[in-house]
Amino acid sequence: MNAITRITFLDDNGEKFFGEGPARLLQGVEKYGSLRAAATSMEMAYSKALKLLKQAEDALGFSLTARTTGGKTGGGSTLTTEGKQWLQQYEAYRDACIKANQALYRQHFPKLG
Amino acid sequence: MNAITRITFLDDNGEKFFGEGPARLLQGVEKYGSLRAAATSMEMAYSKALKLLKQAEDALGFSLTARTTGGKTGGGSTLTTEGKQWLQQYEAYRDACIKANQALYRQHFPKLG
DNA sequence: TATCGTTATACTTTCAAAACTACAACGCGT
DNA sequence: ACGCGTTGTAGTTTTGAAAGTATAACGATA
Repeated sequence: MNAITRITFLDDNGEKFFGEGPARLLQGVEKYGSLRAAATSMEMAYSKALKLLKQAEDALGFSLTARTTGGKTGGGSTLTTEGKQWLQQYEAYRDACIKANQALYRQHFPKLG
Repeated sequence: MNAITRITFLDDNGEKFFGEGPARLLQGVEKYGSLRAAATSMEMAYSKALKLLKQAEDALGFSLTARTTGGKTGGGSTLTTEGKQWLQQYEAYRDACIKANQALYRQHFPKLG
């Protein structure tokens, strides 16, 4: 038995707009240079991926990705500078929470793992 | 904007078996002395409530509730001693995590709320 | 023994999120 | 001008979790 922590960001209306799914998506964009490839790699529908991204960008008020169409490669997507910063901030905060909560777990459930 | 923390307990097969839903259910049983009333009060189908409870009890290896049928009141459900203890442990751990993560939030996102 | 409201079981229905599909627009290179 | 593979949009279909339904068993009480 063990316990896991999930971090979710809410906008001012209490709507979820960022969490592990969008974060993985951004990591994929960084890796593949393509939103479609990022979505496919995590078995997410492209239409959902785009929706998530738009919601997140809408809530944050700035662009996480720069998406272009056309060109010899057909186009692609990259993280903006702000997108990279946001992703790093999220990962750092998430990791800090997970680490803190694991320590608390050992305190509250000493006899278990 | 703000961030929330959700704590979920997993069994040895990685299956979720306890979180905020089951916890509220136990609180309801404590309050109403009835699983059905507890489920209804949180707009959860009784069939789901019973399923959640069984899964949790199965994963933990002990009974959280004592459920009886018959009698003048038709029966009812109460928390076992172990059930009360588990609920208290869960709540204490959850609250500690939330508090710690809020502190971390202020550190990682100082310019926001 | 009849009543009551619960627990318990098994099944059907509902619903919303997610996947899927189809197609237009884009723009660089050939 | 045409092909390519992407982004973007709009719609349909799938799917699985949750709700809902029906019914049996229970047992103290009147």
